[in-house]
Amino acid sequence: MPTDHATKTPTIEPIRRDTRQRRAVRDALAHAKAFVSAQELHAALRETGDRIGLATVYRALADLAGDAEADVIQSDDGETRYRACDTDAHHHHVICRECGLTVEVQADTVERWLASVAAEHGFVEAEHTVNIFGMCAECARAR
Amino acid sequence: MPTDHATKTPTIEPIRRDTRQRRAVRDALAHAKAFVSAQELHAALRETGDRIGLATVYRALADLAGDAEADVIQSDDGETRYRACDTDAHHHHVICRECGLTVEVQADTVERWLASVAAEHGFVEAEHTVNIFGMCAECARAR
DNA sequence: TTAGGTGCAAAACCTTTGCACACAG
DNA sequence: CTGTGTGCAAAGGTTTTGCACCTAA
Repeated sequence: MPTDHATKTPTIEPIRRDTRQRRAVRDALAHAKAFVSAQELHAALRETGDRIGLATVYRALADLAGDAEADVIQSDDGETRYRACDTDAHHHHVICRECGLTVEVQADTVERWLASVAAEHGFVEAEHTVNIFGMCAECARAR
Repeated sequence: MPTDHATKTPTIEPIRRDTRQRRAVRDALAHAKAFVSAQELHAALRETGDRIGLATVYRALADLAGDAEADVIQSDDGETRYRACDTDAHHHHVICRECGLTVEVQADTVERWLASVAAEHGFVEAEHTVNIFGMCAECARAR
């Protein structure tokens, strides 16, 4: 039995309205193959002619993350970046430092190791973050 | 001069002066058992009567991190937190969500998995970050 | 002597919030 | 209708920077 993260859904799902802005953010995120920041997403939407406020983008992304519809990562330069989850299952990321290309990966072996390490040290309710950064094949070739 | 990242130690170690402030930051960090932010460290130093500027703390911590003398982590609330490395060897962390207690851990098995996953997807020059968050035995007991 | 370090305040950034108004349900 | 969502600008928080002065080497 793997560690339960949000095992029992609080049943009380927040009611979200289906607005044009919300759809735009969701779509833009779905089409991004890399982790993007709120500012970047906002700029991208504006370029396509979408009229949407920056605060709205922040709020929409925060909600998506809260609803587990998007993964979140803190970049080194202090930005919060989001990405639409490819899968609902627990997973990790391999991210290209150059272009941002991100691949989702999983491995029970590692999951078990992570859990056992936490237990060995007496830690309970353990969660974890695993991220692999490198240069993708294409960017490496372009060098 | 090859501009490679930090692959081969650049021999050209920056010359750092041994100042009172630098020592204070280094010491304070060494005595902290958890990851601390620049602001926290600054506040702590001031409380002990140390006269030191916030900007100086930021600069000192950035240098320590650059010299691989401190580990860095981005907290969820967007703060950059530092911790003196217990070991020079590559390692990961098990962090208590309550008190911040941090334990360094290593495991070749996982290292190999991380490397192979990156390779499988065609990524080169792969690095990674692994962090386990949980509640340490003591904090769990205190519940 | 002289280059790196320090302090302070200003500036730069990212993100959140208050509030009036718009609009989905 | 009602209450969530939106926009804008202001505010909040962290980190960086410009610049004159200090000081280790």
